[in-house]
Amino acid sequence: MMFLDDRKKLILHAIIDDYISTAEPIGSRSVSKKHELGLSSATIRNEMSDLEELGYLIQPHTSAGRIPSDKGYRFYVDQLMKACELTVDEINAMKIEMETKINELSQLLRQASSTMSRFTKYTSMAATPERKNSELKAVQVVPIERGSALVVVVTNAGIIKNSLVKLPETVSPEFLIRVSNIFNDKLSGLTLEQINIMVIREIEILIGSSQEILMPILNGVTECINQIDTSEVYLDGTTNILNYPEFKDVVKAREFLNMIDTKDILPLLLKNIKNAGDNGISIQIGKENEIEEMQDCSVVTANYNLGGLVIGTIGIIGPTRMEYARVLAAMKYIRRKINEEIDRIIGNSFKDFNRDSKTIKGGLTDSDEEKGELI
Amino acid sequence: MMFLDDRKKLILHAIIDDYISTAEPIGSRSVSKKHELGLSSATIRNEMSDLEELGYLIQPHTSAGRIPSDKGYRFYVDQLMKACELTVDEINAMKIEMETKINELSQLLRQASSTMSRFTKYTSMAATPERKNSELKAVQVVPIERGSALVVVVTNAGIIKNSLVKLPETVSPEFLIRVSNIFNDKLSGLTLEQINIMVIREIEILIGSSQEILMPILNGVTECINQIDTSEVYLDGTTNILNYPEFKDVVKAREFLNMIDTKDILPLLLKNIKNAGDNGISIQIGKENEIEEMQDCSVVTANYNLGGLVIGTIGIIGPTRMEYARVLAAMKYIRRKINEEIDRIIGNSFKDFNRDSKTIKGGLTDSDEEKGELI
DNA sequence: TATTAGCACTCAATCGAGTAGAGTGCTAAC
DNA sequence: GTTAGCACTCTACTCGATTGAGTGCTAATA
Repeated sequence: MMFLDDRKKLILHAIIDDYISTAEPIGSRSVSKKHELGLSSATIRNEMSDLEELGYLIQPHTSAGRIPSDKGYRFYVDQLMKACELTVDEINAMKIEMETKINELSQLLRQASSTMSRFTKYTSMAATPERKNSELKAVQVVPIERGSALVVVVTNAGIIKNSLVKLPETVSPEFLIRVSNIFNDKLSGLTLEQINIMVIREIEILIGSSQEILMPILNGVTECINQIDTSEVYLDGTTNILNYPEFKDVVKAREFLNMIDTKDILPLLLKNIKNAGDNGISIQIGKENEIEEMQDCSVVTANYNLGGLVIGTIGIIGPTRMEYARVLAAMKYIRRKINEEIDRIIGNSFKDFNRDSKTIKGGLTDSDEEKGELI
Repeated sequence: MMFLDDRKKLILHAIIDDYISTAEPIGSRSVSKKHELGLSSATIRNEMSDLEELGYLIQPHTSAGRIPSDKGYRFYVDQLMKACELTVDEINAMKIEMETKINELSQLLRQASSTMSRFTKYTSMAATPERKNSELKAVQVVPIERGSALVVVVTNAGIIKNSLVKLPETVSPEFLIRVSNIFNDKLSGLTLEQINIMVIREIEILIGSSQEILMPILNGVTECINQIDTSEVYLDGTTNILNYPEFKDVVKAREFLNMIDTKDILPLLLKNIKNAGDNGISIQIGKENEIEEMQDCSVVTANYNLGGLVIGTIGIIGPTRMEYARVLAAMKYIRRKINEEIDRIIGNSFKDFNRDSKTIKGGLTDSDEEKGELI
C-alpha cells in the first residue's frame, strides 16, 4: 500500500500540526479530541499504528505518543500543508525592514537574512556564492593623499570592494588619473583568470613601465577580487534556537552553535542544496541533508540570480519540527523582495523603477510571478 | 582593620585561584591541603570567616565553601595576581593571526576581536567609537558606468566607506572627474557638521548649479559619514560562554546571548568604561559595571588612539570568575600589536616600517613600552 | 595568645522507591 | 469497520532518607 487514504492523511496532518506547535509526542486521544474527525481514540490508534509501520511516524518509547519522522515531514511539506498567508501587518513589517536604504549586494543579503531570522524566529544565514568568475565592471584608482591611493573594484554582480595601497610619494594625482583610466579600460569586462601576463604587459607599456606603480595597484585589484570571491557569510538569529525545547540541553545547544559558528560549514551547506523547486526554494529535512551535523535540523533555502547567474543564497535553519508553511511564505516574499531590490541596485536590465515591473519581466521562470500584486 | 595581613592575602589568593579554575565553592580543608601553608583547616576556617566578614568572600549557603565577591576579585586584580607570562607559542599564534593582511581599520578591529576570543575563550567585542567629528581626508567620485558613480570617503582615522549613487545618464566621466576634484578640495579637512549650506553653495557655483548631480553625490557623502559615525560593533566567540558552568542553565545562557545580541548595549558598554589604567586597559568586575544586565560578568577593555583620538575599543566579556592575569596579558599584547598595525595602515606619522620602531616612538605614554623586545 | 583537634550541626545534592498519568495494544462487543 | 474496555508499559515526578562536604564552636595544646 503505497498511498495513504484520506483519513490517514487527515490524521497525519493533525499530528504534525500539533507536534510542530507543542514539541510533545502526540497521543491518539488528543487527536480524536482536538480535531473533530468523528473517530474514537481507538480507531485513531489503529491508524497511527499503520502510519508508524509505513514510516511516517515514530514512537520515542512504547508508552509515549508519536512524533513525525523525516519522511512524515517530507510528505507534510509536499502534500499536506496548506500555504500560510502572511497578514498585512507581517508583510508590512518585512517590507519596511527590507526597504531601508540599501545600496550594495552584501548589505542586501545581510538585511534579508536579518529580516528572515527576526520573522521566523529561526537561525538564518546568507551567502554570496564563491565564484572565481566575477567579471570586473569598473576599476578605479583614487588618490587619497601623497603616497597612498585607493583601488576600487566593482563587479557585474554589483559588489564593491576597495583596497588601500601605498605608492611612491612622487606620483602625482594627475598621473594617477591617467593610470586609473588605463586600468579601467584594460581590465573591465575581464574575469580574474583573464588577467594574465599579456594584459599586464599591455598596461605596463601604456603606463610607461613604472613597476613601482603598477605592482601595488595590481595587488590591490587582486585583493579586492579575492575579497569578492571569498564567499561572505552572514548569520543572524543564532541564539533563537535556544528558545526551542529540542535545544534545552546546553550540550546540544553548544554543539549546534559551534557547528554554525565554524562558518566553513555554511557555504558547503548552501552549495549542497539540491534542485530548488520551480519557485526557487528548496527544503531539506533532517537526514535528507548530507552534512551529518545538520541531520537533526531542517534547512530552507532560496537562490537569487541575475541574468542566469546565482548571485546569492539565503537560508534558514531550524529544528525538523519547523513551521514549514510559515517559513515558506516568508521566504517567498523575501525572495521576491530581493529580486526587486537587486534590479533596483544593479539596474542592469533597466526596467522602469515601477511597481508593476512584472508586465515587463515576462520571460522569467519564476512560478510565483503569476500571483501578482506585490506589496 | 582595613588592611589584610599577609596570611589573609595568601589565603584569599589561594581561594580565588582555585575558584577561577574550578568554579566550585572552596572549602577550608582543600585550601590547607593543596597549598602548603602549614596551617590546619581550622585556622584557615577562622581566616576565611574573617575574610567573609570583611566582604572579600561570600558563602552561597551555610554548608558550602566560599567564593570570591566582586570586592575579592577587585583586590585580587589590583594586588594579588601575578602577571601571566604568555608562552612563545601563544604569542606566535596571536602574532600570525594578527598579521594577516589587513588594510583597513575596521578589518583590524575585527581581526583583533577574533584573535582575543579565540585565545581567551571568552566573548570578545570590538567597536569603532561613535563620533560625530570624523574629519574627511579625501572625497572622490568614481565613475562606474553611464548613470552611476561611486562616492568614496576616507577619514583621518583611516576608515574608508563608499556609496553607490545614481546620476543622470548625460554626465560624462570627464565632467565627473572635475566634479570629484571640486568635492575633494572643498570638503577635505571638514567634519560633517562643518558641511553647511555655505560650503554646498560654493560647490554648487563651481560645478555650475546642476542640482541633479550635486544632490546625489552629497547624499552619498552623507551616507558614508553616517556609516562611519554609526559605531560598528563586532562580536566574536559569543558561544564560548556556553562552556562555562555559570551558564549551564539554558535560561541564563539565553539571557546573556540575547543581551549581547542586541548590539545596542555594546557601544554603551564600551563608552561606559571608566578611566583606563596607565597601560590603557580597564577592568570592570561584576557590579562595578553600571549596566545591570552585565553585573554577573566582568569586562576587560582596551582603547586605541591615534594622535590623542580614541579610534577604537576592544573588550572581552566573561564570568566574574575570569582568568584575569591571562586576559590581561593577552590584551596587552594585542593592544600593542594593534598600535603597531594602525601605524602601518594609516602611516600618518611615517615611522619607518621597521621592527625596532620603538626607538623612534620615544614620546609615547604607553607604560608598557619600556618592556621592549616586541616580537 | 595563636593554633589545632574534635565534634555537632547544616544543607545541597543524590539516590531510590513509590506513584501518577499518558499512552499503547489487544480483545471482544457493537 | 468501529469502538469500549482493560491490562500493560514506561517516563516523569514526588518525597523521604542518606551522603558528604563544609562550617562554627569549644576545649585542649604549644
